[in-house]
Amino acid sequence: MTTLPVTIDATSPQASCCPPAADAMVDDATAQDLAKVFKALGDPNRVKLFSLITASASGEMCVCDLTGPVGLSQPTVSHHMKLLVEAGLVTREQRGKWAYYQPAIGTLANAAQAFTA
Amino acid sequence: MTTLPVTIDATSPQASCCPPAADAMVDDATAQDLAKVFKALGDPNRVKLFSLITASASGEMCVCDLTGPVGLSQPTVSHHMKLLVEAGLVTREQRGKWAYYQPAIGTLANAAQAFTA
DNA sequence: TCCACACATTGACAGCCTTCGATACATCAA
DNA sequence: TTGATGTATCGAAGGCTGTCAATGTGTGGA
Repeated sequence: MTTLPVTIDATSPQASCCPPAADAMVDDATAQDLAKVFKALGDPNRVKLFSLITASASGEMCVCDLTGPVGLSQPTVSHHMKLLVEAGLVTREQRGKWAYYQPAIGTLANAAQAFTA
Repeated sequence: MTTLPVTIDATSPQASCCPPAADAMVDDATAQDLAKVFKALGDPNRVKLFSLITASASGEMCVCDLTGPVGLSQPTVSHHMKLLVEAGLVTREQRGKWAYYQPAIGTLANAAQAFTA
């Protein structure tokens, strides 16, 4: 599925109730990109993880400091962090044995502003 | 809603790799509220629906004008709109036969600012 | 009253997501 | 090299999600 290319596609089956409504809708690619960002924060545990990192005094955190507060296993936290990285909400930096995660706050702000622009 | 996240849960089981990291993490209820908002926009089709409504010239749209652009069946669109309403991203107003949806932009902005505050 | 229309709900199915234990990989110390 | 430690990956179980056809509900017109 997911065929609709872009096309505003003003094919209202029955144009009866509202004005033509030639609205601007985000295209498929944009919708998927935005959904990816929001989906990454669509899980309470990932919200906690992201808040931990953004509120970190040092500006970065490693996995070993994240498993405790959220109460999840290390593989699960690693999985969640991967999703946050893929969404562009955090960046990963390997330093020795540890993997440090830093917030990329602009990503969320930009995504949210996609609707108000 | 959106009570500023200020629950300090500094339960680091093993403080070995990083400084104590007395971070502020959002509490459970806040995390669930935020996740609910972001989860509602975690689907490409709901992103499209939300963008259609926010970009609407009249400031509101009915279901019959939404099914066409997203290419989904009427029950599916109705289902997605219900989720957006429950997340507080749009409001529903029944006027005669039609149900009009209006954007509540502040909800998304507030949710996004929960991390930068 | 009856019918047509706009929308919501239900039931069902396929696919995805969250989570864990087990395991593999990478780095550092001895 | 060997062992210990921090992370990532794999495989599986259970639950949740998106989608539709069919049906129900409420409104307005004839």
